[in-house]
Amino acid sequence: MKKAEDYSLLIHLSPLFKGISKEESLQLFSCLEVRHHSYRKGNYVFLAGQHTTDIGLLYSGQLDILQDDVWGNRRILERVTPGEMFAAAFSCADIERIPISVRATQPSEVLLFDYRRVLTTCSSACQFHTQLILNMLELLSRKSIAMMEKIGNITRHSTREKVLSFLSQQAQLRQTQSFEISFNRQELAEYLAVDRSALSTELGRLRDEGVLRFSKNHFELLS
Amino acid sequence: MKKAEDYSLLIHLSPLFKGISKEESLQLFSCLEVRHHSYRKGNYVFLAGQHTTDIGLLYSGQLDILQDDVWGNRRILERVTPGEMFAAAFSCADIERIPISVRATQPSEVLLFDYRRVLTTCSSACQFHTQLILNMLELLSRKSIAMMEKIGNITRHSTREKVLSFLSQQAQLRQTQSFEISFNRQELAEYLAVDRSALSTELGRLRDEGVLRFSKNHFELLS
DNA sequence: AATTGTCCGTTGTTTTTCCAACAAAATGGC
DNA sequence: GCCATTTTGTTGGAAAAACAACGGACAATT
Repeated sequence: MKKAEDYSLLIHLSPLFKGISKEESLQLFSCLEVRHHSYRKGNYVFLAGQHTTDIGLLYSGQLDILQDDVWGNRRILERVTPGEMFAAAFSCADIERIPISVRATQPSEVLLFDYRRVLTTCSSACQFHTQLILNMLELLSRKSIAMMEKIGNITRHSTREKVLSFLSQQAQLRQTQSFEISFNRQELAEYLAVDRSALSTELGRLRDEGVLRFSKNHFELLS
Repeated sequence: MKKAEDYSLLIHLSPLFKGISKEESLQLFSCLEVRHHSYRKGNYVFLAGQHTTDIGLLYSGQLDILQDDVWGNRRILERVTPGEMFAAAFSCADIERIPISVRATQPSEVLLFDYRRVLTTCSSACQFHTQLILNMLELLSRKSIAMMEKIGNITRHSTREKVLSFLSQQAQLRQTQSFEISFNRQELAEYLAVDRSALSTELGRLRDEGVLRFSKNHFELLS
């Protein structure tokens, strides 16, 4: 088990600790009773069906949020990178059994703490508690908005509409018509819930029509 | 402008005030500086592009959360019914311009209050502030989870998979194989992003195969 | 009883997507 | 450089969905 002092990197990295100084966070760590866990590649942080009141914070490595349907198909809902919070929504919603699993895709170090410790102001009345709650609300809200935008992208009938919706959203997000996306073709196809080859075909068609230019992960929208 | 006393119905109705007594909520209302607004059918509570730090609470009537894309197509993201909170994610995420509009589909009465007043514990140090924050977190989280499940339903390739995914999710939610859904066919088709007639056809096919029974909004899954 | 409007199912045609297989291009060691 | 692997583009046939149009059932209204 590491000491709180060792997590100074995380404190700078994670938006969860925005506005909280290194000194304050030391107190915060003990106040929240943060626990440290290590996972090997393939091991599970949480299993679907279990109960938890914990919020997770990834220190190093990589995690996948997995959703299993009734027929046993598995889907990657989200990929967690260091500094990111995860599983907060399930704990805060106070549900009995979580509908997702969290698995380490790389050797990972994870911090866990009870969400009730976040919400109950501690006896020492640390001021940064309020800041932490504010940060948590902000992160949860941002995830919510991102999902909303994803729904906006995939709730379309044709591949063409989906890909154009996604690309114009990216352009608006980055305030430029020329940008890189973080997906490769296969991942983009999965994100938009279309066939990869159909996506390639449609991209080629849009290029031929002069709607856009692209090479690899770089895209450029032409008015 | 109504007085706080008049909102006792809302206080019972809305999960936002869970665990807060009528007496406490009177104090809370003034503490939050709650404002009351009325909207005619078709009028807007919020317009896409504007900035706000307000959280809304629908007292009576009905609101639609609308999303416009670059081509001017409009889509209903969500339908708000009395007692429900809305627009919280946008305020909490502290974004400059909200990506959605909120429109009254019926004559509606709405309460608005600044989210910063929720998060900053007031000078009178009312205890129910903590409860309110907890409730808000819970509601936001539940919406997040609902969206996650919607994404699970529509990120499928075939109409059959979409409708089965949706129905088995409903069954699991209500803990019974026999239940009513809140959508009519057209709305369900929009929710699943498929053609209405294709949906009807697929439902008929599933009925013929003995997978399920249905009439109007009542569905029954057969093992 | 007639009318209007809404919701739902059905059918046939057109269009699009999926699928499988392959080729070209890029990538990453060694 | 060279080979193995991954990623991307392309194509043709099979399958599925969208689309449009119609008719029946039902409820509310006159």
